[in-house]
Amino acid sequence: MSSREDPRTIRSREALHRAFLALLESHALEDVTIRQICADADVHYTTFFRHYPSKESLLNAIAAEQSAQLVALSMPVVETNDRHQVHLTLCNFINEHRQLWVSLLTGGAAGTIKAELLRLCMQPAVRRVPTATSIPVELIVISTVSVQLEALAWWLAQPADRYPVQQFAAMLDELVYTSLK
Amino acid sequence: MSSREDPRTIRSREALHRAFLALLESHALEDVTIRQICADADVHYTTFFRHYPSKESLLNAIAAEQSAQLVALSMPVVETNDRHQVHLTLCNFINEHRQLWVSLLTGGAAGTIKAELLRLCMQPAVRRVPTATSIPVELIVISTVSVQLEALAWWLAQPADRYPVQQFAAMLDELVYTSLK
DNA sequence: TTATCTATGCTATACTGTGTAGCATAGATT
DNA sequence: AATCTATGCTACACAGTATAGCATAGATAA
Repeated sequence: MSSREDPRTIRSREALHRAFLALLESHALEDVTIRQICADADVHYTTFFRHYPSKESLLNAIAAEQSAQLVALSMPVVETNDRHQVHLTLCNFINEHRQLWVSLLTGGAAGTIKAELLRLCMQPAVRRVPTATSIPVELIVISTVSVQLEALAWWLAQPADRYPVQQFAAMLDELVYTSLK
Repeated sequence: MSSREDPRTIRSREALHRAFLALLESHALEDVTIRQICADADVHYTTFFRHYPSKESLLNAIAAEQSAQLVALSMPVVETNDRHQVHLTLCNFINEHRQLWVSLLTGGAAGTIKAELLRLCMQPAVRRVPTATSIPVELIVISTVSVQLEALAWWLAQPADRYPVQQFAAMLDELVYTSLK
């Protein structure tokens, strides 16, 4: 027996991922058809359903993958309690995968990303956030993640060299000041 | 000649609005079909297209209508510079049309509502917001509106009597503290 | 009331996208 | 070389969108 996946499977999935993300750069999620993804990926239409039951399922796979990477990178920095470093780490990661995150945050996948990040952040946050305010932790997490994602989406919509990473990270510091106290 | 609209036209549109909002209370936007809206509204399928070219167009009409009402109600209060009163006004209005706004904010119409509110708030905000920070006004408006809508959506998802209007408005005060300074 | 206008109802039709079934084949594993 | 399996291919069923043409019921104005 072998635990490695069949190279053909890997090839098909990667082709679908690439084609889907490329399409999301210029089309809204609901306008991207499975047929088009398959055509661009040079993978047969019926093969798509052998990997994913729907378009959303493919999107969720991509979003979960990227969210997990982002959270894994941020959590150790969060432990240092240095919010500026957290935002710097965050923004650098996003900036280094700019095209991908433009697709994820402005191409119609924003809702999926937000849901996944909320899921990943909720448990650690409940442990960490002190109950200094009367606001439920859940609401604080939702607000914080939402502002960060909205701001990131705005940033990515600006010309690439308009606001350097350092400068935008500082804006994030100010925007989420209250929430994280 | 008569400037009033044909009663049959009004009747059809109102029936479509009602049916659509009712469906959004229990179904995601993409799962609500034009056929179903028409069936529930007791309006013929083809008649739908005589009023709206698409489902999104109907949603936009409803969202624009409600957003305009909300902004018209809030703006005078904003002029008083009393943020707590603004949030109180906001929350009371939403609470009085609870079912409708549950549909609009949690039923898949949230994106449309946000876009419409941003459009309505951007110009007045550019006039009002002092440039005390290095953050572009546009980003401040986006962040503020987003947090408010996210928080409202969260509030509406809680049991109706869990957080009274007063209490939740106070949470909003705290959540947007920095943004509005 | 009568005549006119028009919004709606109804049927038929074209088109597009989703999703499945069955079989042949090319590529991977052993 | 023999076996396994992921993919390609064809065909088909189904659902939702959208338009065209005609008949009719309801609204407006004389």
